[in-house]
Amino acid sequence: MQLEARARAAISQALRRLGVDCPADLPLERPRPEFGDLSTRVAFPLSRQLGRPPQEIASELAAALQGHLDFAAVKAVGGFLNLQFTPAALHEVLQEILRQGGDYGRQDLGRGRHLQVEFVSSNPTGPLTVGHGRQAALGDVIAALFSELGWRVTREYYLNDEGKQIDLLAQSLWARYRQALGEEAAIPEGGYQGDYLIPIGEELAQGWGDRYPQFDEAARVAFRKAAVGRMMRLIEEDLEAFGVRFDVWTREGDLHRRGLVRETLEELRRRGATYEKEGAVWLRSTDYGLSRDPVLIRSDGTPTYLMVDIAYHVDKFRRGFVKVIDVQGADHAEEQQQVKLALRLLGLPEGFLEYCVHQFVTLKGREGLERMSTRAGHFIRLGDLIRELGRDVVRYFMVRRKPESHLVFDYELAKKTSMDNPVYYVQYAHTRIASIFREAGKSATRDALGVTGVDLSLLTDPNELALIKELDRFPEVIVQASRFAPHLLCEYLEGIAALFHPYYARVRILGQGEATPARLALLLGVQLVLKRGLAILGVSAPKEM
RNA sequence: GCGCCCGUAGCUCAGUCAGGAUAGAGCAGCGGUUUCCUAAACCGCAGGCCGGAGGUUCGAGUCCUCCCGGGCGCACCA
Repeated sequence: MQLEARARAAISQALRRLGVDCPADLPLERPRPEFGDLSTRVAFPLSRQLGRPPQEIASELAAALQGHLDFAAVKAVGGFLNLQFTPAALHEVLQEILRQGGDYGRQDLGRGRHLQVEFVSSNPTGPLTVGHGRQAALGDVIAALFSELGWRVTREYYLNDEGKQIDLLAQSLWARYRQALGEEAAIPEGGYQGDYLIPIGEELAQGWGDRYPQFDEAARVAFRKAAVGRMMRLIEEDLEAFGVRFDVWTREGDLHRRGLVRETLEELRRRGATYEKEGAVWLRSTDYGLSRDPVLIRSDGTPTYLMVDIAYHVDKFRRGFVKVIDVQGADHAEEQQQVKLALRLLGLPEGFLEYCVHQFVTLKGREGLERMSTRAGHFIRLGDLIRELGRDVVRYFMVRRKPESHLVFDYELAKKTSMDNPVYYVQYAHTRIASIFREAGKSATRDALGVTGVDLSLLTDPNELALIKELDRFPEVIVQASRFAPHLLCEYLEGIAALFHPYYARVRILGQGEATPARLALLLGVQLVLKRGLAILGVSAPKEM
């Protein structure tokens, strides 16, 4: 980022000499190393504007930049302008990174505005599965990225504790309870078959005895309450193990009690967005290009999930969030269209709600590969996976692919503790640096002393300079990753580690006289970025392993 | 049938939003080196009609159209 700023300043000055204003979006990219550190193709658009060939313009720019203190080489090749920075410029960049220390990477794009990330929001009908794990990791990391960018972030879980699915769950649990009492009770059709209800049924049988011989109204109420309570405890345990914390839990029941659903429906009606047919209330979605009109209010007068969801988002807006991000699975695509449309018709600002949609997870190399279904009881619990592989590995693997791609979770690779495993590859880099600093501290001398006032000009190794250039990208990577692309942060950290490990193997740090403090300063910068990056991912940065 | 997403090296994937210079990485494969401040290495080689066909452009993995293949959805479930 510092490098881009320097290049932009220099190029803009050179452009002025040619009598051209610097475009606001001056194209700058990091080309293949043999072309230099930064490259601009600004001569191509200018060629049209000035009616001259790109190469001619690029050459003139290069001439204007000759002798600039920041650049060791300025070349015009085929219309591209390639810049190579001097080591001195890079040393200044490192100096500034070290000055910023723990704040490096933090930016104020959010300006303290309120943002909400809603994720997981799994119905309390069973434990979290591997699929929820992807969502939990994604939501948590996106939240962390946005707080890094200066937003005030609320992590929220929407708890759907009403409705037919909960009734089915209650009845399924009741069946397990009767079974525990020695009866032949069947799980209801479409009910929850999973083993996880068995121990709970047994426990209830012990506590309640024969109090609920029939699944009547009293039983329904009691078993709903028991089931939701127990399921939430399971979910909370797994979230805790995964290191995910929510600031706010919103229950569907609360929205009803506050009259929000009625109110939102009225507003939609008033704006002519609804109509009645067959005793139900429908949203006029097809008028706006969607493929079907969904029901908002059933003919029995109860609101559908969609209706409640719309009301919920209106509530989010009233609560003062400037932006709301919902992390959801690809199976909710249609619902998302409908909610967005409804919010538009209600006059909420465009772009208030954004969905981070992710595809599903398949687990490769472990028992239980088949398609997961909570209802059928075929699934792998997130908690089990965390216990087997550790929180760090599971979190990292879950965000390592872009959300819209199907994720194949490679269990064999995840199990490895060698550096083949990308998580360890990154963590070991941090650990190795920590160990060097430990050693430096032991050997007394001035090696371990502070890095301010260190002569960085002794950093001349290509690997050292490459590391600095890479460290410079960190703030920009955070911005890119925040656009629902946390995998870019993983890729970046792996890149840093891939520069560091060979360097470490080849170049000795301690006991190298004047070079030692300079190298320690560089390692401090590398460690800083690794630590901050891992922290955003919610992955530990161990000092020893 | 309609809608959304995906199709890049043997495998898992970056790169597609903002079109640019010989398409990148990891794993697996092959060949070397090393055990040092260190947690379990380092270096190199090989591997690709970027699903297919058209089009736009000086230039397409990237944009447009069509087709093929895979996933998901198309409920008065959530």
